[in-house]
Amino acid sequence: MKSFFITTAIDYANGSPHLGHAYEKVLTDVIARFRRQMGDRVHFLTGTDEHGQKVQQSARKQGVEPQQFVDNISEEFRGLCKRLNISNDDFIRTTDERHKKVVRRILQQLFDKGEIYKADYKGFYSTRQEQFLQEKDRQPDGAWPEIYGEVVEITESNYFFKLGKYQQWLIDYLKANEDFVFPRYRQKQVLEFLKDPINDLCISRPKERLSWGIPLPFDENYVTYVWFDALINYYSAVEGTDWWPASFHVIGKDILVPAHAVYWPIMLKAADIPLPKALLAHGWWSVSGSKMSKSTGNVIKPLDFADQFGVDALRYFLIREMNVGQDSDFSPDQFLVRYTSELANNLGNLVNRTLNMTNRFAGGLVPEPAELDKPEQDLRALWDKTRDEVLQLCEGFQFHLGLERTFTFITATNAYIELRAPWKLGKSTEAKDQALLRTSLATMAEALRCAVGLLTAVMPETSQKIYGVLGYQPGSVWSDELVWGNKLVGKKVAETAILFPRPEKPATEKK
RNA sequence: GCCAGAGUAGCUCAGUGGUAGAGCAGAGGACUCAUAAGCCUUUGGUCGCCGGUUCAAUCCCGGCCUCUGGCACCA
Repeated sequence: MKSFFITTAIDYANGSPHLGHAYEKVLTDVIARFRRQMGDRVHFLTGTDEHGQKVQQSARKQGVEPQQFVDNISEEFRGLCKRLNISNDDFIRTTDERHKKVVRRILQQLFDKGEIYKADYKGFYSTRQEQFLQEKDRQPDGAWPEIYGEVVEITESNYFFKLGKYQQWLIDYLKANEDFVFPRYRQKQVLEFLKDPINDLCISRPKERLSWGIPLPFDENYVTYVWFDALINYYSAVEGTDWWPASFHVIGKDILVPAHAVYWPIMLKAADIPLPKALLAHGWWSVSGSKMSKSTGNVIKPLDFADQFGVDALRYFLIREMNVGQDSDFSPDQFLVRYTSELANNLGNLVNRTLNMTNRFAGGLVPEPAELDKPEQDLRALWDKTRDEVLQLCEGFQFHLGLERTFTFITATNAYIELRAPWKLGKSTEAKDQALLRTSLATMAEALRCAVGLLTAVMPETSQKIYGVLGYQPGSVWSDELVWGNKLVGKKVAETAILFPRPEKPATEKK
């Protein structure tokens, strides 16, 4: 059995979850569910990144201890996962003892090997913002912006990790492993970045400046800063198991270069730990055409949509709309279009009319089909083709196309029903028509049951509901569910089911 | 500036060296099992601009314009 270990980036515990967080979780979840369905042994990790200056500052602002502060935020992110039906097997927090232990051990190991050294860093420091400033932070006239307050040039000793030493090795590695980063053009960007010499990485902060972090094992006057803390979560969570190396780190495109594609491989290489097999960098969501940002206030709260339309409608939209790797736009109007025309009208209505006809013309029991005629054979052939294509597309993370094909099949099922018009057959007493009626009812139910199998990873709750109203309990082997058969014959279906109710008012009018 | 991607129907996008396609929206129709849903038909495009190669280019080449993204830390 193939092992598949997949991770999301861990979220920084300094603010509430927004659409981007939700997307990354859902995308990774769909991949994880798909792999499980394909028979892989899957481990799915997510979590929160809880140290650092911003957390320390936010906690102080609220007048609480950092630990209490991150406890709250971390809880919020775990709530998001639960609400979105994320099937993660583990949730790591960088404040977990299991994590801190591994971070300190790796740091010590690299220090002993001479991969970490101490040096002076000289730069302009803002006491108000408690950070070093870059030349790019200056205004055109050379002055420092107001927000930084007093800026002084200071010298500070810190520890550095020898990144530069491994630059050529990484370039060679990426050239030899063209599929390290998905999509491919992103890997080119990494190589592009590596054309210029890279500096060694400052990995510490003096404790008096930043206390909320993991102390360096070889110098307790410092804590480790950002990357050695955050990135190692992927490894620390599974150390001692057989899950490492990870199959995929799913991340946002913003943290690909340099963090995940440069720092992380080099850190692992230096520590003699195998590299993850691949990185998957996804795009960003804009909102109604403009960049989502806290300052403009157009942050989408994903759970509002989940609350109003159901979790699966949100999951469906995120996966249907985004071509993995590229950017997409989220607008309430577009959401409503997909919700109404695809989920409610196309799928939801198919479910409901199938139940209604089965009740009206067959006493609520799915009948046995007679011999399959051309329309039935055509639909079944389309099913085989659809299934094969969709599986292929999902293997390549083309979930949006997979859903499109699946819905093409659903539309074809609706068209099949029109062709047979069971409501007309139901009025006839001739044996031939009655046989055709039974066949058409059985066919539409079976088509629906098959289609649901391809929707499960994206809409787990809806899939369960549809199976439920068909009186059906799927078996444990997913691929069997994708085979056209007579699995529903004799099943007692529900009276009615409104899976995706039409919204009363447009979402845009909702306050 | 450099690198990458993109400019095709009102909108979102697919596409091939040989008279342009889908979904949604719009229009018309037949039907009635159904969430005023579904089905059928249909309006609609100088395929960014200018040259070139070719019997023939939206698709190949050159140039230009525009947009988006990346270029050291917001998923």
